[in-house]
Amino acid sequence: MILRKALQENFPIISEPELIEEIMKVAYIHEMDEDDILIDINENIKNLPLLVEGSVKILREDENGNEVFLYYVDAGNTCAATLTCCMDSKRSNIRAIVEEKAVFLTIPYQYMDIWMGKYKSWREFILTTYSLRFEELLKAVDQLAFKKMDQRILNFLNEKSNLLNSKIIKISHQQIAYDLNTSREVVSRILKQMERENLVKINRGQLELLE
DNA sequence: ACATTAAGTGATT
DNA sequence: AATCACTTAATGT
Repeated sequence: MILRKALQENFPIISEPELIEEIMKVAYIHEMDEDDILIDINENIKNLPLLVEGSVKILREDENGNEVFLYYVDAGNTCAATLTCCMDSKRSNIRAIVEEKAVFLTIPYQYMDIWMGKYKSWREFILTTYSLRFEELLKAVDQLAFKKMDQRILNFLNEKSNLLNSKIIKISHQQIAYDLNTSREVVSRILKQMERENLVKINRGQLELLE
């Protein structure tokens, strides 16, 4: 089936045939469009999503509704923050917004625990995901704590460019400001400066990264 | 042509 | 680096 193929191609680490059979039995396939909210803050997590296509933006929010971008999750991955919640069916502490039209498998949370004991490759998958996402998180912390806004913007654009496989990024200054939790004017000024340094080309609602 | 939305800018804190 | 107030430019209807 298509489902089985998607799983094997994107999650080769999950290798045990019996485990794959079990996943086939209990997983559902879902599809979401750009800007759809896959997981919201405080949402009760009852399923673990495994991304097989597209990408998702993970962000954190403070009590005033200020958002900060944390990292992207793309095909073949899942979000560690969600994993944590799934393990004992807690509420989500992050928000996940679809960046590029996403297709994913969802696995009911009850199986997380059972499979941990039963399948070696599942255990490996979970542990690898944890360490991978932890690294991502550290990178995000470094950015927030130690980098100036111009570097944060440049970094943000580079990550996005990598993810989309394109030097052209369709985004408004305002949206960047939301993601980095700063003001639109600051973004505009920094981008203008970057344009003078020939790092980017600015067009309305769109940026092009230059070499 | 007009309204709407994105981007640029100077002044102030 | 943030906020305000205002201008200018691009785009949609």
